[in-house]
Amino acid sequence: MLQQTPVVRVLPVWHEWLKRWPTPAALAGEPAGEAVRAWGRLGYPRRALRLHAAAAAITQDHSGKVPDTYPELLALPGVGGYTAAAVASFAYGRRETVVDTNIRRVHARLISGTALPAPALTAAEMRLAASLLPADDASSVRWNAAVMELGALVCTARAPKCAACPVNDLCAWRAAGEPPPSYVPKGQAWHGTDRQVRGAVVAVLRQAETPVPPDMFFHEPADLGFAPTGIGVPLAALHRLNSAPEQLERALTGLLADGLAEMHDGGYRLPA
DNA sequence: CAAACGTGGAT
DNA sequence: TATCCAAGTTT
Repeated sequence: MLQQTPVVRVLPVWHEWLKRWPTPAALAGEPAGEAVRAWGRLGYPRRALRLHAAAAAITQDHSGKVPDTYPELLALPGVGGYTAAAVASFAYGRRETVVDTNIRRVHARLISGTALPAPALTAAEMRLAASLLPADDASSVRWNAAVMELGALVCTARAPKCAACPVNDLCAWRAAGEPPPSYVPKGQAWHGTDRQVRGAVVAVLRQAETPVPPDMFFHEPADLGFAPTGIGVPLAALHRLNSAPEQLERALTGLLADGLAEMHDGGYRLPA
């Protein structure tokens, strides 16, 4: 849930999930579509699908217990290098090199003297992080948490609180006079994109109690006699985007291909 | 390896 | 109002 998503937005959903599904087996025992529904508006709903798949793998291959080693974690759906290291470190106290966006930024400034880390995680960054990690298990866990928190709370992306930084006298970026970034991060376009349409379609499927016929995506909800309540709300939002039919088509086929939707009785629904 | 993949609070 | 960007992963 925390992948690319602020922790304050995750917390309420996370609590609901743990109340409803206290164990991996409990989650795996329900359809994947329920996971997507309970995901709500956290974004990147494929993560819900993968979390459900990970729960199934943990149930089947690990006796229902989340594995405690990096390679086993890495093998789970939706778990990449960062998440595998974070779980092994923070949940199990293992010595693993955790590198998230916060840690990358701290290292870029404090050690490398640049305003921003590289656009994508590099091997050099991993080597640097590994070289900084304390040797014993307990210290390594504390180090991972400390550097991550420093980045999240003090050495922030937008307006770093250098005056409040406990290591500002060691900062290479500060010593260099806080040089500006060497590149401009390219922001992701949103309005009018396939992603926006896809998100609106998933919002419809999340609300729907029965399979949604293609017509409902391709025609005005008002023309189909839908009141502006229930599924009419996300449906109206989708149509307000005024997307081209082929764009809608791409979204629907993409969702089918990704397993976020399936066809049933001639309509689209979340995987049941 | 670049590109795709959501969402909403903050600035 | 527009842009930024957040505990990344997969193809």
